[in-house]
Amino acid sequence: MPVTASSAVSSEPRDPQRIYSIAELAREFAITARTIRFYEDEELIKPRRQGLTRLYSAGDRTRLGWILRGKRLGFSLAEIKELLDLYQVDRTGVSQLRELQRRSRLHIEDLQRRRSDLDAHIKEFEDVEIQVATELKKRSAETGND
Amino acid sequence: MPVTASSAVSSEPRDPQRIYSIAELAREFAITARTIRFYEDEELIKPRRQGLTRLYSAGDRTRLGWILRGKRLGFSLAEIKELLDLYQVDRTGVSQLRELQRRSRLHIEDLQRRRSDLDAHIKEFEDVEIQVATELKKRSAETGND
DNA sequence: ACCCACATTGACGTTTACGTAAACGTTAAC
DNA sequence: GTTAACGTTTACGTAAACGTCAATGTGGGT
Repeated sequence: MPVTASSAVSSEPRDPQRIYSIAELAREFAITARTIRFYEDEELIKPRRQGLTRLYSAGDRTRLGWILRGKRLGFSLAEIKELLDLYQVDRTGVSQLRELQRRSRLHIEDLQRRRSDLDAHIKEFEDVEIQVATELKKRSAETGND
Repeated sequence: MPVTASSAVSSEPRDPQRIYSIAELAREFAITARTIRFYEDEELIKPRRQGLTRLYSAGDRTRLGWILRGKRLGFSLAEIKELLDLYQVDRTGVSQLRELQRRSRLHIEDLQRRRSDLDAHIKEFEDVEIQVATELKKRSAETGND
């Protein structure tokens, strides 16, 4: 996982009417068109079509950003699809609302566990930084005194 | 990714002399022996041997926990190996210390980016929770008034 | 002596997430 | 009119991370 990144929901004067070509989105998110088409095969995005050519809306773009953020967090495409579908769910029935609430809670718990893992990881590397810095100071002091 | 988990560095009266069988570690971390052997093939752990049988030390166990936490954070085994090697590096030379410091910083930055992603994700799902809760209250009020 | 649980090393199979190439159709530039 | 830049589908290839046999060995209980 290269660290190229690109904050998922970023920049640009957010024109909700704009449409994007596949190459445009690919450039912006630093992925290939193949990847975007693959996500469509997997039913993660469904752009409009003009003949065969795909046309992406601002919503599609946001959705794609969300997908990629999910990936950066280590979720599989199958999991991301599930989560995206959570949003799309028919919110009319009470039982469906309750289900959405339940799933949402479960997912938040999962995310919080990840956060603990992440914090622990960060802490460890910050310790390394401190120890190395200390050690380097000692060395430079010694060298200075020689 | 099932949410079974098991906090990587957990429980148990931490006897540093204890040795573990492969099946024991597999049970504790809820993975298969195959997985542990695979990690050895990939040079992520190097247990002692008694004849052919692998014997895992407390250190090996901790290391394994660390590996799995890395996986939960979405790192590839190759990346995890790199990070583990960071710890193992010969810390004698000043240039090596500087390199360790540099890599450490880069990695921390990566981790912090992940944290931003994670926080954004959590926030969104918390919003969903709130909206659903609000909607449910409205419904129950309406139903109550009918 | 036999079974059972556990260990080992190959080696091939599988899933995920794309890469890559072939073969083709528009539209615009030169 | 052909080259270039963009789009399409179909299809085979691949790297990562194991799963799943098969064949074999080993120590313990009955």
